[in-house]
Amino acid sequence: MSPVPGGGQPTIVSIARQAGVSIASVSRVLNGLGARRETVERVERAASELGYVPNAVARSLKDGRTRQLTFALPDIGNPAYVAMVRAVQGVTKTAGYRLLLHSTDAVVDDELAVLRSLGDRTSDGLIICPIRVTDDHIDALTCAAGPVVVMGSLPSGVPVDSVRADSVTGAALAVRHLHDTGCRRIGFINGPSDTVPGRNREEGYRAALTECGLAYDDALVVETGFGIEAGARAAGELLGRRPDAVFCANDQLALGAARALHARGLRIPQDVAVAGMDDSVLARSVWPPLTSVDLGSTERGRRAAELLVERLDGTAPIPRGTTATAPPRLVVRASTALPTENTRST
Amino acid sequence: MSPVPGGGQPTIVSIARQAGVSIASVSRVLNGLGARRETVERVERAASELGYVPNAVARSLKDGRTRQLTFALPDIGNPAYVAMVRAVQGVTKTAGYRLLLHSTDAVVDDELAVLRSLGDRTSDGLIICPIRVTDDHIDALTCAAGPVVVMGSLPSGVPVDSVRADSVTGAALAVRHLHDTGCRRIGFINGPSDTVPGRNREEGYRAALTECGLAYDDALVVETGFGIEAGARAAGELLGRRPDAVFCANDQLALGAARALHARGLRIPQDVAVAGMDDSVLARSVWPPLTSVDLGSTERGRRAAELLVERLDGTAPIPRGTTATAPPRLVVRASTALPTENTRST
DNA sequence: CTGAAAGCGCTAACAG
DNA sequence: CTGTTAGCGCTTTCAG
Repeated sequence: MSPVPGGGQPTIVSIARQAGVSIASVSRVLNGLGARRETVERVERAASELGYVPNAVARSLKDGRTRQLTFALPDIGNPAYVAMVRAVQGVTKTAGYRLLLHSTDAVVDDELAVLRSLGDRTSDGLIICPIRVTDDHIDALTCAAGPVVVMGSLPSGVPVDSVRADSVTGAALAVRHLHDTGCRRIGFINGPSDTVPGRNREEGYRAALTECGLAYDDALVVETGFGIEAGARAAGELLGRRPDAVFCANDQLALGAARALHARGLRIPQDVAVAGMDDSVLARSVWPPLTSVDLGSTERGRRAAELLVERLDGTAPIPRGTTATAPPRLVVRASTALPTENTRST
Repeated sequence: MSPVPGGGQPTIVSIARQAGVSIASVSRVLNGLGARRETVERVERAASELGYVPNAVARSLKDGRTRQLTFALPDIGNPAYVAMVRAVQGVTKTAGYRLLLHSTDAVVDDELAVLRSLGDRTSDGLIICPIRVTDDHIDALTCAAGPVVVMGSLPSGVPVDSVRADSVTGAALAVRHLHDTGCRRIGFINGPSDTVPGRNREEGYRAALTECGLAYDDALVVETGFGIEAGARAAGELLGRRPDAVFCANDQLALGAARALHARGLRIPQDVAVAGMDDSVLARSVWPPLTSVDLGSTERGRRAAELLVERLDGTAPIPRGTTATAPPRLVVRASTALPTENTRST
């Protein structure tokens, strides 16, 4: 309540003065090291009387660690990332780290800045989801000033830990499923093709098409952003080409597409089937529930956080450049399975 | 690339050595203070050769500020808070502060911990959204170790800045609108009534009912959580009571309720009208688009951040306990206006 | 214009 | 068991 004469917050000096002991004793008591019964009491009393809170900055300077971790993600509004945040948070909290969230909006310079900022010792480690991977990223990554885990695919050979989704396989899973349920004109709404996820999903789409004996038709593919409105607009364009299904590169796009279909009086899935990716909360929440490919957001978040924490604890000698890949899983819901086929879950 | 002999990151000492000047000169050059042309060059060259990044922790210890701000919110998955984060981020970024996001999950102890953690000097200020306000909150708030802005209502007399929504009025707006469009059995899905928002929304609901000459009917009111699934379950319960409208305390609840209605083959709004609150991205994105009450999430976020930054810059002498209130605004969409009435927006 | 030195709050040797 | 002291990296007087 009443801090030191001289204003400001109480420090170990104020406590030492008030308790009539040295600052070393204060430090020891506060850190639970040995001390005489009476010393302990006096220090603790003084500390609580003064409302002492240890200065984390000073402590960090001393021992070179902040007990803070940074998680840099492209879009805090995308439920897939929210799921990751939750998972990361769970691990870091348990491990005694605070989590610093940084929304980069997928701006390359912002991502690079975050990477470089590792050097300012504000946090002990970093998890980053770069949507695009430029040479600058690789450079910044290889000479990062602290441990980094990348969420996403990296060219092989880069000595950085990463946790990746297999969205090539995932996209193929969805397209194949659409084909299985009888769709033959499968439209594709993709995010920007200069992003890693965009590229991979297109690859999966094409591969599955080939596998199913369907021709790739430019007119059935729209490249746009990753947001809901982008999905609605793209679906609008696509509908002129009479697709019997629309596969979307994520659930936000799928949500937008579904709205566009509804608005035009088309039924899902009877007139047009819709599938998304990420299996985010959106997929479960809207009507009809959306078939989606679970790319393991939660698992990847957990894994990335664990990797980072292990690296920091420095216990297990993990090889540099460890890579984990989460297997995709198709979750079929009403937006693709026809009511008469009793194959859908939840 | 090649740090100091002795390992670790380069510091001003390494630079001083490499450039053959004193650490004071290094500091001056790096901070753009005057120095001889040659000194400047040598220091800058050394710094870039060594890949120097200033240690923010040391700087913080020196000048007592971190240039970091904390935003503690109850649920990072709720789009209304996402909107706030965006707004807060915009302001803090411009003002040169980094933003530390902390998801409390509305756990009281977590909130109190955040409040107390202001004392550890990890961030220069705090914006906090307490869902419940206990006496402990008030205590912690009044003797916080740094500037705090509360998002939400506080008992009057607490000398803390706050930015609040007027959800009493907002809820009434929605209920009145439902009445205007002909609804007479208006159900209400509310969040926990021991929360401030929960209490206020109920108050608004009751007030509007009275005003419209409708009786309050216990059977038409369900109290639950604030999430999507809670909304779906609650709507399930409510439907047995044959409401002609459901007013939900937020958009997540409304989304869940809408799904439950669809699943039972009920049409929105022909069979049951649905209205939510927050006017979040969800309301615009689903089908049919949801009527919702904009409680000014974005504006409140911006305002709170501005207040905090002004307080920190210490320029304008803002009176302690400044309170701003964002006016609610009804946004009518297809989930309540009947197609024949051409009154809806977007 | 530049260097030496103090000090931010804390922890950890090292002596007593 | 306790006190003195050095030092984490940086900024900022204060002398030169």
